Amino acid sequence: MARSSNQKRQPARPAPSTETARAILDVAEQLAQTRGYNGFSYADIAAELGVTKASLHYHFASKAELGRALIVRYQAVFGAALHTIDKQAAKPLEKLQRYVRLYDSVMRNDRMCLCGMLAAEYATLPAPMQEELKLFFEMNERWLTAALLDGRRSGSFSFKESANERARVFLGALEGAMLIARSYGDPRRFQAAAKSMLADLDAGRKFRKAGPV
Amino acid sequence: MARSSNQKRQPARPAPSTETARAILDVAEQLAQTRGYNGFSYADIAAELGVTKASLHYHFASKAELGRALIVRYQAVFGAALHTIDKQAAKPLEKLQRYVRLYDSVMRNDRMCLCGMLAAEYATLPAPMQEELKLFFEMNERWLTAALLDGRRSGSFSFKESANERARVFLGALEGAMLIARSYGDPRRFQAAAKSMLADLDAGRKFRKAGPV
DNA sequence: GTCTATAACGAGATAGAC
DNA sequence: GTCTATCTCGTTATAGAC
Repeated sequence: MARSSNQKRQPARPAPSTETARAILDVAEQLAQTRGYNGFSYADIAAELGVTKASLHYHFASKAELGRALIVRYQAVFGAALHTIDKQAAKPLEKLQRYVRLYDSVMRNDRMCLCGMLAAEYATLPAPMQEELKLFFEMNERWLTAALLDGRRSGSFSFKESANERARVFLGALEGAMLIARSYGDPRRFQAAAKSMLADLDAGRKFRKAGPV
Repeated sequence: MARSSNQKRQPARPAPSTETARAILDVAEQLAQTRGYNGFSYADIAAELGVTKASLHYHFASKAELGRALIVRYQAVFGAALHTIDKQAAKPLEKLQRYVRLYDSVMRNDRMCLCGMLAAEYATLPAPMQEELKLFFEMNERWLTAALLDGRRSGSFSFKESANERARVFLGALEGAMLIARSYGDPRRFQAAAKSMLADLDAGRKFRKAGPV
């Protein structure tokens, strides 16, 4: 949508990112997030888009390539969202709340985090997908670590482990909560878990055990 | 091993649980825990056991049936372990520590919790497996809820949500930590996360912020 | 209870016409 | 860029001999 404004002519080469490629990725992403990488096929995508399997191979020669593109795009979108949070949110608590909301909106679409899903299938994934997957988690860890450090420095968060360890716990807890909530088709399970994880960070929690009495 | 002591004769019927069936389940379980339900086939099991695919079908007519048997047995074994903990451990903290150790031993075998794995594939599972899966989580939730209530009553645990909500957070955090730790082939990631979750329950944490100074 | 053989289907992938 | 047609392989599952 952005990017195709100035050079309408000369598509020249198949190129990485056409309109059709985007549509394919959209469908594949939805399938991967609900059924897993091993749970969908080119036939599923083709049926949804009303094209043939062969034409999908024009855009993504192999399923491994498609899978890799899926993670790369997902990480880019997620990374942009984190950047937006950094620009718009000042307070660490607000940052984490908005971070949680990213996951929550995924859940509300009856999906699982793409990378949480793929993590389960890790052993069966092509090597390039495995590598991209780890990069996604590392990006999340880095961002969370920074937000947690910020919060502890400013006195709003309290935790005993290193910020990096806490970031891992936090990320894992969100992924696990999504995983299980999805089995019950109940996003509120995720929301409640996220709320608890945020509350555990609250540095002021010990001073207002039952509210201002 | 236990159970076959008194009636060596009259196998009579294919019966549910023969020695071979157990061997099949063992292999299938390992595969399901590492590759997922959609990530292994009868051919994999047959190759590992040195038999043919056809003979597997004698014991488990369909893969759905095998999958269901997998969860049923897993839950039975897990449930027995929880019962053992209840008998041997008095203190709530010790109970949870031993609960964590159950998961940790799974991780050390380079596996993921069977049911956490299947939860990711939930949408693609046959209905009977979906039902058994939920029963597994509910058993865990009930047991954790009881242990958490016990710990809060006796003053060793402190948390603000309901015990049931805390149980869900705890279970989800362990599953999520396993999920991600496995992508890094690093059980220590799980151990650190579990340690953090346990520490967050510690009612005495606010009184010894940096140890006895 | 295990085997051989095979059915029936779906997967990922390619060749080549349009 | 999309199509038809086809290939090859792996999948679950069954029939029937031993």
